[in-house]
Amino acid sequence: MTRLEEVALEAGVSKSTVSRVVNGGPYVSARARSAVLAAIDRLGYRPNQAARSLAGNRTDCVGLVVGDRSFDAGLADLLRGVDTVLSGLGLRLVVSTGASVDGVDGVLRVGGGGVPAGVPVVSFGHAVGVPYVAVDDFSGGVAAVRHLVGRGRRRIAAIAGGGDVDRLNGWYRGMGRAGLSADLVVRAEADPASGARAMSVLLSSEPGLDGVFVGSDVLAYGALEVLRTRGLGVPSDVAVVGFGDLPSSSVVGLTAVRPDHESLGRSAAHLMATVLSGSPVPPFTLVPPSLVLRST
Amino acid sequence: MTRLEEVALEAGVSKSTVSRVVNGGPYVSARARSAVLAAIDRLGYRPNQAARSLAGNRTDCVGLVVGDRSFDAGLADLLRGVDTVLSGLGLRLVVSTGASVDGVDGVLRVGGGGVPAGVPVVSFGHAVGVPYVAVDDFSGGVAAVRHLVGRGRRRIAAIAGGGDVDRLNGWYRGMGRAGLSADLVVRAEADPASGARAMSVLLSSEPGLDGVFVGSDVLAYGALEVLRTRGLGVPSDVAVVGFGDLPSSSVVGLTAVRPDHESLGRSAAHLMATVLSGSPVPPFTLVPPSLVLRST
DNA sequence: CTGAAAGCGCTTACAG
DNA sequence: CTGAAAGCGCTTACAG
Repeated sequence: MTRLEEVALEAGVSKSTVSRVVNGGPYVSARARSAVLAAIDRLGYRPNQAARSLAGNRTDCVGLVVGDRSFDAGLADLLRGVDTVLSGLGLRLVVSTGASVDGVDGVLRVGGGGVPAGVPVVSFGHAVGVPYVAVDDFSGGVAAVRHLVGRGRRRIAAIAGGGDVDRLNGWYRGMGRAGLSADLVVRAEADPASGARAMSVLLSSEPGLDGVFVGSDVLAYGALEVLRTRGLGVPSDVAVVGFGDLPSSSVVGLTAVRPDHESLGRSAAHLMATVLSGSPVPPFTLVPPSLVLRST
Repeated sequence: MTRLEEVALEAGVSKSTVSRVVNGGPYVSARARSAVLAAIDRLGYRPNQAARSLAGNRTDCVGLVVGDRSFDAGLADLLRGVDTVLSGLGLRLVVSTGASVDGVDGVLRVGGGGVPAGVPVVSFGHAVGVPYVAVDDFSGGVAAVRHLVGRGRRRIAAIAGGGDVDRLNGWYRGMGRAGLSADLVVRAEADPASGARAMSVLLSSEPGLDGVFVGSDVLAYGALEVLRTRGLGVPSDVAVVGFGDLPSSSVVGLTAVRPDHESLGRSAAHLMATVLSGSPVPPFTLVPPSLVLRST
């Protein structure tokens, strides 16, 4: 464990100077800087994080509080995104699945959960009062329509659950842009059975249907079931695009709009870094999802 | 931010004494202890972690290095398990998705990846040279057979991929215990198509088959497909049990042996705590999986 | 641009 | 069982 003092000795400068170059501070001559850098390299010096925190009155730690299970499926990727940018900034990621974390400079909140007063917060998913990052549902809906239209579909319907308003709005926009009539819309609950019912309704009202955008993957499972039962080819007769891309969707072969969790993580970390630097931050950042082409 | 010194003043004792009670040290009179505890409570004192680390030459942080994607699907639960026991011990969880972490007292390694020299390591999944926690594949295989036998099955086959040896051995044991002949075994690769081929082979060699234990969920998907295609009822004609319990399995309705990731996390954290305390540790801990009953 | 010095909030021998 | 004192390895005004 080499200490800063030994680096100073080796470089022939004072501890203050070493500290300045380590922290990228100003007011260091090129000569001093290179001597220090060389010494650090020679000695394999790594600053003691605890001493640094104590003296500097900051922790260089960012907490991630996993308040609920809303991001469980993508948590690994989310962590990768967060850690990638945080570690690049010299910050460490402390995760807690409890109510909170203390001893951190800021907290990233996944889902609900309280946070310590006094530290900045950035949320994953829509939140009020704090900056947040979320999936750009609207552009996902637009992208889904663009895809279907690109496949030659014209009579495109939408099935949307209660929480899928932005996705549905994206669908409307996409339909409008393509000059198609956006009259085939059915609302649904959040389970496959409800998706199946919606699909049946659509099929009876418009037998000429050739494409469907479904607001969530689970609804899409039900819709697919109905299509197959009725002997309709997917995607030959009716092309289907889901939204969410559950792991199960790859087994089912569902083409879907997929939230990019790693990107969400990166965005949140960047937002946090901006907050910590004292710069003004946008109230939210929307991350465009990608489209995963599979067999439907 | 109340400091230890203020607690000492409030309690009418020295800093040393406060430190002793905070750290649960010996040699403190009951009188002093309660005075200190009361003062801490009154002042809302929380020890400064950085100062503590610096003075005590320990970090009270355990790192979790996510080296590869092998536990991605269960990572959220794994984190919950780890954090639950760690936070109960006053330890913080620092996660890194890079090659390593430094400035921690020990590291939990998920999959491959290097670790800093000099700190104790505990691995998730079989590892050599370091203590590890892993799913008890063998007992999972036994449990699968027990389940099938309990459902009245007698001609029970096994489909196993290359890495499923312990699971397969569990199956042998289970069959032996039930007094059934363990002659229906087909080896497979790691994709649904291979599972389908294996199922076809089994069906032609033993039309009286009434149960199958499949070493992994993906293989089971292929097997189910074949069963359905041939018009065999599942589970009426042939009951199927998978292993792994991918999220997709709940959609498919697959009955399966499921690794308990939260439990794995808890076990790993306990192992680490034991290592850190300097006590001798077992070379590994096997965590029994559970059986998720669904529709196959 | 540089260095001496104080201080961050704890823990830990040591002496009592 | 208790307290005074030194020290952990940095950062940060301050004076130059």
